[in-house]
Amino acid sequence: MAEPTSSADLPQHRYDAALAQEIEARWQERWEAEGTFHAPNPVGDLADGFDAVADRPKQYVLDMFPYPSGAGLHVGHPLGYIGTDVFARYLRMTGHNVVHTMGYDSFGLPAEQYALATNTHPRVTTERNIENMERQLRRLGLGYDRRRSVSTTDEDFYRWTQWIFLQIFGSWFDETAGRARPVAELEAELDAGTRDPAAGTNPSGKRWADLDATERRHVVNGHRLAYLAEVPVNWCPGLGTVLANEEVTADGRSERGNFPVYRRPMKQWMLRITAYADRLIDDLDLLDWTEAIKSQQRNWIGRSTGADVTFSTDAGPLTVFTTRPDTLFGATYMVVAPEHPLVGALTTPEQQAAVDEYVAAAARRSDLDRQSEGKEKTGVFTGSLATNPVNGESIPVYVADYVLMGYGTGAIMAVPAHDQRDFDFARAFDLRVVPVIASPDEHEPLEQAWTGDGVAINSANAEVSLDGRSVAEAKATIIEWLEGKGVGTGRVQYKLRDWLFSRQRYWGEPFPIVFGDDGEPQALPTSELPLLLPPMEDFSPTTSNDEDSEPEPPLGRITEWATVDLDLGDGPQTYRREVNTMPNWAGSCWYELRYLDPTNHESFVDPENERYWMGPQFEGDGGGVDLYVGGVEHAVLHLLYARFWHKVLFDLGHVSSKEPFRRLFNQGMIQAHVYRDDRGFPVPADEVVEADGTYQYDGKAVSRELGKMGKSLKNAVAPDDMCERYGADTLRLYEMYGGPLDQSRPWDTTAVVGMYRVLQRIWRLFVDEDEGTPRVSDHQPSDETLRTLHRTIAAVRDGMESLRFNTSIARITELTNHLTAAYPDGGVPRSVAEPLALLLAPVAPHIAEELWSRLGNPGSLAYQDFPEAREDLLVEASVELPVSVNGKVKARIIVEADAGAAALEAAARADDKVAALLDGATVRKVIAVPGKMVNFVIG
RNA sequence: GCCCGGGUGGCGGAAUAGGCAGACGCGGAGGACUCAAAAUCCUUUGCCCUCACGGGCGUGCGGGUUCGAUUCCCGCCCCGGGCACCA
Repeated sequence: MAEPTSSADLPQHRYDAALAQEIEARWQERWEAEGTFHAPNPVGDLADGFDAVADRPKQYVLDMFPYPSGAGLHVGHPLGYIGTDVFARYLRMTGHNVVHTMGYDSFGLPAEQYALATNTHPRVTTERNIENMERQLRRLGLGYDRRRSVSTTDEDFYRWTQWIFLQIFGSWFDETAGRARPVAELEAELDAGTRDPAAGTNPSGKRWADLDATERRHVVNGHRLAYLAEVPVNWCPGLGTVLANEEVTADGRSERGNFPVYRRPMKQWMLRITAYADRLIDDLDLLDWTEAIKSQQRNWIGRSTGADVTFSTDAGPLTVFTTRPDTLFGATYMVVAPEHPLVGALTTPEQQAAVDEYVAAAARRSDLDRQSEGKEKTGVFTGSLATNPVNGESIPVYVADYVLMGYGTGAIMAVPAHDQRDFDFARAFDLRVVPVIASPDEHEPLEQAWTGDGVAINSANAEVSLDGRSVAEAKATIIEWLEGKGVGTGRVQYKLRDWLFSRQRYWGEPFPIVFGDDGEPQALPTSELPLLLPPMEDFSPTTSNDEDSEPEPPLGRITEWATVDLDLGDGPQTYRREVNTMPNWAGSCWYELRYLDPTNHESFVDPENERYWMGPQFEGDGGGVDLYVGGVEHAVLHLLYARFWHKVLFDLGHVSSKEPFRRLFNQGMIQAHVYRDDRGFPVPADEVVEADGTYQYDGKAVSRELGKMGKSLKNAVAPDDMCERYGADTLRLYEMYGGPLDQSRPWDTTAVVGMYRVLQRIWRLFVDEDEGTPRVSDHQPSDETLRTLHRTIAAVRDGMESLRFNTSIARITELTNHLTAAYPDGGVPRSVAEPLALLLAPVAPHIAEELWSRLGNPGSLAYQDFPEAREDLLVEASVELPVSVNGKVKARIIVEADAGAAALEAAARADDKVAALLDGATVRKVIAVPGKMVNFVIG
């Protein structure tokens, strides 16, 4: 493909790459100088000019902010950014007060790893990377309110991240109220004796009034939404840090870096996200998100409703969780996980050796191994029997690794007739299978478990009978009976675990927490915020490939920082600082709130500004950002965490919105061809040539597949290059033209020229290429041109509203082609040219501004009214309609647009071709739909 | 295995309260301009048969409903993504 050139024999005023770049740079400077995209707040530092827009509807349009990568942007990155910019520009032109900006998620592993790789301090690399990305984004003409831009590593930003953490630390979840409340209220209720410590928070078991100060602190700490706990965590020696469940892949490796992850008990900071499990599921109903993302969140939270049932054994009561209490009469054996605390007590002397060996073998194998060995059922009989509470039957208790300690109670009742896993195990160990749900499967013995619906059978004792009842009825009946007997209780179980929130890395927010002599964590006073991340020369984490290594937070190496003298109300003391840091998700949990009030020094956001931009808009609305665009990869990470933090802030009265992101839109990916040589290594994509349907690099054939775009695959295309070859407007147009925003599309550099030509044609309608003089006229447009214009306006608006910018661009192109043909010698009426420039403005803002100004309009068009279609021009006087015979189109007729059925039929019969076909045939039926078609059924 | 998406020309994609399939762009072919090329512009381009006129076939596959199905219903196939021994 040849480069566009601007050699001397070309028209002096053609819209070429050089001219495009000149126009773009000029308008970008002007937008910035004039503060074109500044959106006023109701109150505070950014309130200037609010009165003028106070009566407009507001819109908050947001992108998932990037982490400042050192690699720079490729053309895939800005797809979503361009999309939101187009939409935001359209909203401004349709009378909205629009807030739209961009920031940087600059703490965390990726930034730190880049710094380590380049042997530079992350502060330096982060700032350098941000600068480069800003430059690249600025060149695309994205209309941001730059006053609002924040980076999560700004001291003034993470000061408030720490403040919000203290809010979380300072609250507990009141189960009765179903919401978080300040810990001070908990203490007051404990003091007043109106509340007892929650289960598991008071190890001494003494009355609150009898506890000493340290014991009380321990009890209260056990209630907090942020708490320290010794629990099995994901230890990743390769990264030198622990990770959240959400950061570990299904095959037990770190999402970042692909290092092995080991389950190990460690004392770490946890956030009590499980308290919000129900609300995180139920409030999905408030959100305009795709079903795909909602179901991923539901799946991750994993709510299942069932019952705890207690079986008696010689080793004591054994409690199981089941979602099918209706099948209790079919329980023929039990299984406990190898890690279950009762394993030892249940094991009889004869079975001791076999059980020990099995448990030891299970312990040696990681979760990964257990899974990779497929679903072959293994296990060992403990020698003990348990008594089924519903029928008194004695059933054997096994140890087997298909039961996981981490879910439910780590023990199950096995109903092989109605659970496939239990069925498989029963087959392997020759255990009884007792059907208790009628199934259509008549095989005897059963071939597989029946897990479908049906009525209960064989399910009665002296006091209760489930027989004949449906699954749902039987569940309710048996739970009631179990509860009455005190051997079971209805319960809801979740897969979601609390969020492991501490990391043993340097580049993150320090915890505003200190420890006194009693070892209990205490909050740093908010007056001490921000607690700055101390500078370090050697900030590298302690990594290893030893599973048994210990986490060593880098901040612990700065002894002068790790202790501090404070007076927290008990007189001056020396305290030990928390030396872990927060995970990279912390900043992104609330950045959308800071954009709204970035310079506020009194609070993280003024409530009035939050209410205006994010508050509920109608009855039953949960509020939130009006449009949030980002990749689907954050379905259960950022999007779940941010919802959780937002709900805590809502409960504490800091925000008026229940949800942070009302509407979520997942943009697709830009894919690119990857070319590989015969060894499978990628070769530079831009040096591959196509010949006779095969692809060659350096004279040798290479394979081609569609994949991600990136440096490692040698197929990255930089937006800077496209701006130089065609200009930013062409790039924007091309990216938006590839298809609906939520769809992935392959990048094709050769196709970019199509949009370049469209812009050149539009330019030529306005400007004489040779002289640079205006070509528009003051003539009246023809009726046809006027109708074409208004049909275009209606269609462009439609595409904008539905985020299908590709259709808007297609219709603008159609209008352009029409005008080129209708006015071959120039003279497009100004009354058509002006709306055309405005229609173009959201997608190609620079050239649109330039044309608008060349039409003699002063100032930017950013707030001009978007053209409106005149209804009367959308209906045609006459229309061409198809006439079909037996469903096959045979002719076309032109009739009045409002012609009735009878007139249609008459016109169709009058057509020569139709008449010939109908001649001599029996017309059985005539369907004439006004405005649509006519069909003759003959035969 | 379960849950979400999605299958339309050589390519990206338009069009569905059921009514002219393939808008618009790329690519291909032909032409204008040029000494020549590039750039730009114009014409043409779903597939098959035919010199042509014209005809046949076409929205993953097989059925169904209907005057009429890319669109609605039933049953499959394929591709992409997520979850997965979660009791």
